[in-house]
Amino acid sequence: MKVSREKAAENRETIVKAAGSLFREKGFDGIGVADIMQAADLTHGGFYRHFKSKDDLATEASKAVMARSVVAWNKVLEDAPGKPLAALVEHYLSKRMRDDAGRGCAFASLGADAARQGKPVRAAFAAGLRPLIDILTRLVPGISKVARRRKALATMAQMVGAIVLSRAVDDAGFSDEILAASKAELLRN
Amino acid sequence: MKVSREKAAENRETIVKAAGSLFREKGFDGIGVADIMQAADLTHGGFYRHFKSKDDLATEASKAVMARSVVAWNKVLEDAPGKPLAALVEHYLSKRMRDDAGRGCAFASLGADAARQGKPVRAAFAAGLRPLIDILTRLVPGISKVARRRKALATMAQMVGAIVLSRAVDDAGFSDEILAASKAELLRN
DNA sequence: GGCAATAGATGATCGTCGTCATCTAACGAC
DNA sequence: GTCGTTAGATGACGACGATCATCTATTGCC
Repeated sequence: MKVSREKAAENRETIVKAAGSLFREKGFDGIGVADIMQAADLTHGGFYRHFKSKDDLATEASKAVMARSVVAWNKVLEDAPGKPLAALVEHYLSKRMRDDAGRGCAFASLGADAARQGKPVRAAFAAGLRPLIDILTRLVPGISKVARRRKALATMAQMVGAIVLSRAVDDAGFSDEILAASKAELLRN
Repeated sequence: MKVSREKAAENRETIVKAAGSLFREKGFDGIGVADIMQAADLTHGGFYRHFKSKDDLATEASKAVMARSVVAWNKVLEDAPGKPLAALVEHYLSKRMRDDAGRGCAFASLGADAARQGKPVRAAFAAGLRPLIDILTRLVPGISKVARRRKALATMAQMVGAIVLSRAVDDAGFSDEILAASKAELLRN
């Protein structure tokens, strides 16, 4: 059954959103088109009216997730005007983030997956990373812009790695320790 | 055709080794049992004489890869007695490592995948991470053992994250910059 | 030398995958 | 109000996934 133009656009957005969550939870290869469509309350056949392939959706969903990350980061900064970097680190390395990959950072949950994808997805990841680095560059201490950007990149890497490691291990105490260690080191200066 | 006991053990090892490379290259979900067996010059049917499931192989292969990481790290340290931490960081964050996931660190290529696997795989990752952290704890500067361990965990996180990010982006210059930034920050103290 | 044990090959099963041709009915322009 | 357009549903396709029953031939023990 056909639906209105608006409803169709809304449906498309629902698909992208469901895909964003499911991809982050299960990986690009861990979830199929049919399940994504079902999560969006649609049938799998209609998928190809919206996207020309699963790869296409992966690209689209990655872009959307990372755009929402920028918004989320800015919101964290707004809500904590005191110590912005500390607030961001606390937010990123929280147990909530670690335990809910479906809502967390795409780089932590899909970074390794992205490396195995085609150029469009990796281009989306590069484009999505830049604004986050820009935000960090503004927050991080350092004398020159160059030094701050370097520190921003290293900070981002450390946060992503900490989440990856904390999720990979089955020992809850160890996992907590990994998060706490990176948090402490990042806030030490 | 049956083969000798030794040959069988050797075959098993070949399977584990092939799986170690292929899993790191393509992810746990990105490669099938048949292809792994083919890479080991065997047919897919014989697989279940050696492993009770693909998950079982994933666990086994993860353990093997991480055990070999410890050996590789110790070799790097032996070969560069001058500045051990610098040598290790240079080795880990080299372009060779970034570009050859099949031979690189399991945490960078499979860390996110491991998070989606069952307990056995995640237990293997936890057990495999500990000795690497122990090595770093010895190398890293710091007053107390506690402070050094914290720094070791943060260092490992940063290295893993840097490789993940550098692989996720399609822009070669950006990728190089990520590696260089983490290298510089890690060696600054 | 004979025989039970077993490593590996063959081939099938059954589920799931991405993709698409076809159908339908509501939409929206005239 | 009519009709061409099109969003979504239905159902099928062929490929590929993990797993396993069965067959085979060699091995290693007596």
